[in-house]
Amino acid sequence: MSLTLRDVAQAARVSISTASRALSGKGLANRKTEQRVKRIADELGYRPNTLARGLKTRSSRLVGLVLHNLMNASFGVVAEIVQKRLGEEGYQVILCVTGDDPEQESRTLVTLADHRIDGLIIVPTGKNGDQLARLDSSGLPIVCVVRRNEAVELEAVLAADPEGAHVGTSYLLDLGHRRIGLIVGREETTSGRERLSGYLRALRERGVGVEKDLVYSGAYHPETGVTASRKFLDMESPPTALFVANHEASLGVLRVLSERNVSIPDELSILCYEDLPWFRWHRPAISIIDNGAANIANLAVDRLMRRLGDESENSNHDERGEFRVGARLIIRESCRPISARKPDESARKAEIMDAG
Amino acid sequence: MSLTLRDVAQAARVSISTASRALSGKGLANRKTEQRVKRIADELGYRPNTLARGLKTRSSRLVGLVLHNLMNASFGVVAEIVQKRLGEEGYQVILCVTGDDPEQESRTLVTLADHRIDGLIIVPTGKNGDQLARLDSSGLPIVCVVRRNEAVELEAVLAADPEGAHVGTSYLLDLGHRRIGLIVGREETTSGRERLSGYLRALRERGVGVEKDLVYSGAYHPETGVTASRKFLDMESPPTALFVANHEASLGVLRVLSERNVSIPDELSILCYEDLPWFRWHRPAISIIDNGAANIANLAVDRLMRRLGDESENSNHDERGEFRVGARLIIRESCRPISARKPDESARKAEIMDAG
DNA sequence: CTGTTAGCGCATTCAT
DNA sequence: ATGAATGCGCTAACAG
Repeated sequence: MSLTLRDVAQAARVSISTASRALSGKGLANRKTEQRVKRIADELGYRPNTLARGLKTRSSRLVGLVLHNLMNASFGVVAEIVQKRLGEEGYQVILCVTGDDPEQESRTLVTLADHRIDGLIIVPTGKNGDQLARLDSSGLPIVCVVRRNEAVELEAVLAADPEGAHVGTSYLLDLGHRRIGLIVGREETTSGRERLSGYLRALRERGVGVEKDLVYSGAYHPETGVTASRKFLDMESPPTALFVANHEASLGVLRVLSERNVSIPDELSILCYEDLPWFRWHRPAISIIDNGAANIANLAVDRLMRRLGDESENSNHDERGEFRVGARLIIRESCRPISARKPDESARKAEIMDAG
Repeated sequence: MSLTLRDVAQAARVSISTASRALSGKGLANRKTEQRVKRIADELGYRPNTLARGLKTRSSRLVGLVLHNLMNASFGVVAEIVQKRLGEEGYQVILCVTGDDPEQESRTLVTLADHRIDGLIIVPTGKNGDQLARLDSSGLPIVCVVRRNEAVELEAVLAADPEGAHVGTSYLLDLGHRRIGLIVGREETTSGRERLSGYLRALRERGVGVEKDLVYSGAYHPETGVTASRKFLDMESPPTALFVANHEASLGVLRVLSERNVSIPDELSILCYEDLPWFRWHRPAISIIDNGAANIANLAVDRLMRRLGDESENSNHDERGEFRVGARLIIRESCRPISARKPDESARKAEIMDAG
């Protein structure tokens, strides 16, 4: 059994509450007493019981982080950053993976609430709006990242997806492509819809007609990429460029292209969404729209901490902001002008264009 | 404020303790009472306070999972599996990333202990043995995965690293390679040393002399791969095959090979360790030694749950087993017989470009 | 500045 | 089978 405040108090010959005050470090006790109690507590190796403290103070120092998966590099980045930064503030992160499944998300939210989390950062599936609303109105600080739950007005830190998709599509159009296949996320998700809208807007701006068959919307899963790219490749007149704006699908797409020996970018230009370490070392290196996952994570933590800190329940935090983190195009080697026969030397150098 | 057991009891017109017993579901209350209390609790949306319960029962239903990072696919796999399986058993997982830093590991262990975790699954850095020992003797069930802390006798679920490295090296030897560069983890880690020993044993078995210069041991980080592969490539007579038995280093190695336009497997055979989805779609597809991360995770959870379940403190779990999960060679396209290799090394060297 | 007292919400022992 | 009482370890309001 680990020792308790009582043990420390006895050893220091003070009452249990004096010990508590001394250790709180807020100068509620005599200078000398405080020092002595602290020293003794240290010598004894005393550690306060978080459960007991939480029961009393109604705060667990636990923050929930709910993500779809860890394979998606953006989520991995978010997880590491959130954990690191909140850790520095004395919070522990409970990481939960939902697989983008609303039911799993629902169960997760219940358990997190059971554990009396002090805050929540979540990539919402889009469902369970009522549940999130209830948590929100119970006073739990919530920050949505990457996606938003449209049923509730929650603080959200999102990528600039409409712009990102627009910049990406425009880039491909600039290269002369007119038949651009788009693989995008489920339409029920905000990021899915926004990326689609960016694509459509870019096309419209250039007066390029939209072909329904060139848009494939599916789950955030590699399988989606497999199905979609096969469908595109099997078309009478296949697209000359593929915009894979569904990150999880990228793997499936690259797999199919590899299997069918489609040469990139000679036969097909590929533009992906959200960076992955190995995209840079892939041959050819994959050009991408970077959604700024690290920035999203950092901003989300900022917003959450702003609300974690203060005790005043009625504080003016009802300005539930929606923040956008700029996306940018990172040009590598997987796209080429439609007319060009040979690789353009300049295309080999990575260029970066801001899309903010 | 969420409602408490007291509210449920009042609504059901029973005492608070009867309500507690009814909800425990262990038949400690009258059948009808139990049903009624349960129904009312459900209608009211009652959820027990985990903190209060934990304070009383000395169990938090929290399990700590301590990993180096999330980029390493093996760790990602472990994290998802552990979280999923323990979640099904009613445990929440607190995931902590240490970056393989002993100090961070130490702080992490303290906070986890503060939160009164019920169990711990950890990839130890190798240090902090005394701290782990203290947690262990305090009764906390601990399972080490992937690596072992040699200072303490803890239950461990490891990869069959000696065999894995042996199989991999033998494979390269079978292909005719004699100068095989090895990039491996820090020598202070068990997995690092074991892989090295497997490599050495294979060489010895074939009567191939060991060249110190062909072994590079470094931190689990891409940078290690960069440094090591540059060193190898710059040698008078470079190795004909590279065994990258330090997973994090793989990325760095492939980056350098890509930058220097070293053709795989024509100029250099590459064998990596621990799978990555992308290895399969890389051109050429990377052959690997699969360490069976999923099996490790599942077995670790099995072992942990065996100890989580039972209340008897003095149970016979002192048989701290060490388990090995079989490794296997997955042959893809990145290795080839040495005879088939183009011996045109000098022309290649003229093109070397430093990428800083 | 310090000690005494009273809960936080729950599980559990002791009566009934 | 149920109710009353106790305490897990801690913080905070109340006295002194």
